[in-house]
Amino acid sequence: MARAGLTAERLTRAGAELADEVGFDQVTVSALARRFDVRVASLYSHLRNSQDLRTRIALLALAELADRAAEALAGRSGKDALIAFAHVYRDYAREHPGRYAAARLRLDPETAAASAGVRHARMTRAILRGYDLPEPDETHAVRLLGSVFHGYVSLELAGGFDHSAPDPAESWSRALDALDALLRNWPAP
Amino acid sequence: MARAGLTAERLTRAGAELADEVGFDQVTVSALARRFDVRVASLYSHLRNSQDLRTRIALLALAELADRAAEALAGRSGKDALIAFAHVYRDYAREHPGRYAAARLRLDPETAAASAGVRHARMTRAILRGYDLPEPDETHAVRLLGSVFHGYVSLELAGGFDHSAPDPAESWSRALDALDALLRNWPAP
DNA sequence: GCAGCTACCTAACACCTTTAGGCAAGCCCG
DNA sequence: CGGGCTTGCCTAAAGGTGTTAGGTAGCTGC
Repeated sequence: MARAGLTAERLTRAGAELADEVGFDQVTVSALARRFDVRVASLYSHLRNSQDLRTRIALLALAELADRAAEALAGRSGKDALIAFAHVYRDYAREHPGRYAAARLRLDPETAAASAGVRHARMTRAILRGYDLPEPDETHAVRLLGSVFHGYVSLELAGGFDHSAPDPAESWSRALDALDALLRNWPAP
Repeated sequence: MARAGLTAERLTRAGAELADEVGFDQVTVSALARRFDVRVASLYSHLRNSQDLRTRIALLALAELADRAAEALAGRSGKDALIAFAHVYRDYAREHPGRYAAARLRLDPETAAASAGVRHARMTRAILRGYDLPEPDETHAVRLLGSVFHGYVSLELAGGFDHSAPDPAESWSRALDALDALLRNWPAP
């Protein structure tokens, strides 16, 4: 009986691939076991339970996304940074819809605090520093940016823009122009 | 053996309540049967399957939300209309998180076309008419508004703003001010 | 008051999750 | 090089959900 060489890491990566192929909520311990040609119970030496699997995939996705974003931000500022950052989100979600859905999983506070989510927050603030907003407006703007990014990507992925012209890529680009203009002329309370 | 008086409507309404209590993805045919103190199989005379149940809840939520929005829009225009519309979304999502999640369910094209989703789209366009954008900018703006509304509400509901000041209600209000300012000074391509 | 419809039932099967306990593969040491 | 130990993967079993097939009893209408 040859050993399959399972580890939590390999399972997590395979789970992420599975998520991209069939959707995050179709990721199941059983499907993962099938993929490794192994009995279901065998995975429970490496994963506490199926929620644990989902959390690991979420953390993987958050980290990948933060890595890409950090790379895109390097050497950029102002509108350049804003647009590069935004494209990372949209491109990642389109390339890896399952992982992107995983990244939206609600994590318990300690897990979230230890996740790459905090890097995302820091990067968003870094971009806004180029626009020179006073606190607490910067926080309001952080939330607005996060909303637009997540909202747009999630509506597009859900097929919300499917049967209407124009190309979603164009609306995306115009939305980013608009956000840039808005941040440069941020209205007083 | 007394009859329970099941109908698709009653099941859908109870399913919506269940969704608000335990989360939309915990809505299960079994849980619904327990709630009516009836065997699971009995529901299959009224619902095709569990996907059918979820779809019905989604359609109910979309209709309720559209009704509320229509009421809020009556007699308003411009920034007033924008703000009233936005508050309907956020309030509904906070009152009925399960229903709101249901409203985000991906529907097949025919179902979507027959749903209250088209009323939402028409109302969004009606609000924008107050800002006098040329096509295709109006479409870009429709998508941006939808993204902000859905994105903000969904981040807030997911707990994204939980452990940071200031009050999410204030950021929401400032985001709407910002959107209004943006629409009044919509940047040329 | 009976016939028929149909609302709800039992039974059965398939699939997913999770735990308990067993066997043997492969490493570690003498 | 061989025996012991760890542990990776197994079988077995129990509980939950989804779904279908076919039966029985309550309500409706004549």
